[in-house]
Amino acid sequence: MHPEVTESPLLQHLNDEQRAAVTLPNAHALILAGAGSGKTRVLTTRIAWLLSTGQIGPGNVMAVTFTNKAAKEMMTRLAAMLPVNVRGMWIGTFHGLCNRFLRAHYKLAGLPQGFQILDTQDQLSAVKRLMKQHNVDEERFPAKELQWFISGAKEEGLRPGAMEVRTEEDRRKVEIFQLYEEQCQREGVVDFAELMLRSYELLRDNDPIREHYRRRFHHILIDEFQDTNKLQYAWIKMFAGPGNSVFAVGDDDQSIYAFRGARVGNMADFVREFQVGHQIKLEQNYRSFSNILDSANALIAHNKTRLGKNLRTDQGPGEPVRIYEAPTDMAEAQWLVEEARQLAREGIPRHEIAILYRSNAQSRVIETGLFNAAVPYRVYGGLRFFERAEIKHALSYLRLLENPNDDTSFLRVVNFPARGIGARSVEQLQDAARASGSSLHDAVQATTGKAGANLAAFVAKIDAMRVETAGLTLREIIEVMLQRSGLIEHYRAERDGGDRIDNLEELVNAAESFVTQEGFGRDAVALPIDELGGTVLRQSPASQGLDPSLPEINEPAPDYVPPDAETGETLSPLAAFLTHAALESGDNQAQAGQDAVQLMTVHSAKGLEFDCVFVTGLEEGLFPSERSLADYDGLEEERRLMYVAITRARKRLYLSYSQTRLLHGQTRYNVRSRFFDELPEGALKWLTPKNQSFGGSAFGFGMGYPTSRGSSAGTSRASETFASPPVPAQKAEPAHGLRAGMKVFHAKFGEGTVLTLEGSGQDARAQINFPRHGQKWLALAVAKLTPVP
DNA sequence: GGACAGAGGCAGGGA
DNA sequence: GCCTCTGTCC
Repeated sequence: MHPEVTESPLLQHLNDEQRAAVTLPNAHALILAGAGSGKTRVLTTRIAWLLSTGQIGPGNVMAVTFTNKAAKEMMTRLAAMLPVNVRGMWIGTFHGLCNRFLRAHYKLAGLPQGFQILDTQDQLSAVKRLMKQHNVDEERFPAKELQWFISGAKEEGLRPGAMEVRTEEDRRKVEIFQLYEEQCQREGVVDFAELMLRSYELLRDNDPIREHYRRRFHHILIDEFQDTNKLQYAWIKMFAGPGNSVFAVGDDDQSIYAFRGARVGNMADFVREFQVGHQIKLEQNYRSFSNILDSANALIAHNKTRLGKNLRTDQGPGEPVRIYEAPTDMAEAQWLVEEARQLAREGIPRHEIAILYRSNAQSRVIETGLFNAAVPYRVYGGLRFFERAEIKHALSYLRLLENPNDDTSFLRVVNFPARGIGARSVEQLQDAARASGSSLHDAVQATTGKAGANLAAFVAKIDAMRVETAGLTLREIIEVMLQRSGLIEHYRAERDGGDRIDNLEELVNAAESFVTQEGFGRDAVALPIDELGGTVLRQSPASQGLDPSLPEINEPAPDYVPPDAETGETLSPLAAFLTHAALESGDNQAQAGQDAVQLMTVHSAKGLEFDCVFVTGLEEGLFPSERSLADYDGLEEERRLMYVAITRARKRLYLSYSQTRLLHGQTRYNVRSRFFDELPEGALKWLTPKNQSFGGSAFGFGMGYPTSRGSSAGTSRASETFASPPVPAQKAEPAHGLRAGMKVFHAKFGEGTVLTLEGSGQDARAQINFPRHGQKWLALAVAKLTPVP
């Protein structure tokens, strides 16, 4: 390697591991990047280094992420390092890049140029509609399950014809899958999985196209490789021709999406199938103090299936990891609200305080606590902007302007706002459409009577709107649609319609910024970058060894679509905006700007970091979750999830759990999570006394906690004054006198340990672990159990 | 067509 | 306990 290369300013602030990864030779590589080890930095610097050393041009790189956020961050950082037109580069999400690819080759892919994308909601309603039409028993085949079946199959790369059919049930499911595909094709729509699968198939089956892209992308970089599914991995392989290199970055310890098809095994497969010669571990952590890091390391070491990695830091031990046991979930919430307020008083910005939980249902009690204490907070998750009902309605009208044959959209708004078209009329229309093989829109003319008149009026309204909006700007189109559709009027009449109207107006803004910021309609202009050793962005296809007959797609704006090679036809701004709305579901609700405590699930915290982190509800059955305990992989995934949670914290980490919790309307008695026993005692500080192993309060229920309100007169924080919860412990001793963690004797099963208690009175039952007979649920009114001292 | 009541179900979530 | 879906009644 040339000395001037290693002295590049790009490499100055990298450690040895990072520098080694960034400057790897042109060959396949796997980078095992631990949490907080500068993964994004390595990815972006790698691209910048390849460009600045003149090895390749911006058109020769493809970088793939899972989220829009990650893609944007990569582009922003890269733009800060080099004067390069990042928008023209192939940096994006799997689905975003597939969309771009299919728009460029829509004819070969068998799609209309303006194909629209079904989001999860649209897909579910499409499946439901199909099921109704074909009289599928919803009891036997729940629509959600079929949706899951279809997406799952596609993510395995399977079409209906390739599915294994063993039972009558299988046969029926595959049949519906087939019908669903035909329906999508007829309506010119694709779901998320279809974007991937169709791109993959085109690359697989069309040699010239595949070779074109293989010659084009010398370097393929993949972020979060541990989260790729089977189809995504196969898709990557299509691009990886001889002479190309795949640079996969991932962390097997942070694989938490197996439940939705991610195959962490892709990492090992990649190493084997690509004969990866370069594996680099990034183990230097720049985020957390060592007490936090040691806890994470100790925990994850309990997993058996790992590639092996140990994070280290140069920072000192920092503060101990604080652990708090609460008598109830309410008390837990009270405690952490108080603690968070204290942190804020000490000058920690509220947005640097995160409260994490395993499942969304847990947020309610915490929200109540924060609300009552008037602490500003922000909850992540929930409905995104483009998923809101009023926005979906508006988008449906817009889709109908673009494509009258979009039956999903037609059905969504045919009677919204209400215009006298009931279910009966719609059914008749659907029958007519099926009989004539036409879309609902086209079938309307065949209808008669009063219902027919109403339907005709609706169609006429849509068609008139299409005429009226022809030639208007995107903004004007949306404004006309909002008025003519009656949506605004409808929500104005509704009592709580104010927010919805605000959102509809926000839609106009979203469209406006889409047009201006995304630069739609303007060809992205390539910047010659002479500073980069004479690298020129735009090279003629022939000079790059590319097939000149194929569309030139070197520098598209993110949503720029190349015009049809023959007709010059291109996507309308409206169609482009609708695609954007489907691929980028937008922010979820939040009072942005307000400095607020952050509430989210552990899953959504992945990739984020905070000064102070609370991980709450650390109880057996909740975290690790009950459903994960059935299989070994499940528990390991829960442990990885816990690992992700711990490694979010920079300075201060709190872990809390509660002896009882209201879940599904029932009080559950919980044992503290087994994960506590996997943490290094030396890094911990128990704010409440540590009980005997496997949970159960050594002090008994409601004891051991001073019932006097921890006097807030003193300046000492609640947690530092030994165990003084802000509310009195609830007297919740159940009548049967059992507690989780207690040892009991059963006449048949012998001695066992109480794991979980549920219900009360006659319904009370306990889950008990008998060493000889395994775990059993026993009805306490029936089972004769005697406590063992 | 809209309001209301009762039943059933309930992880994690990006595109 | 809460939300969603469905069915019923006016």
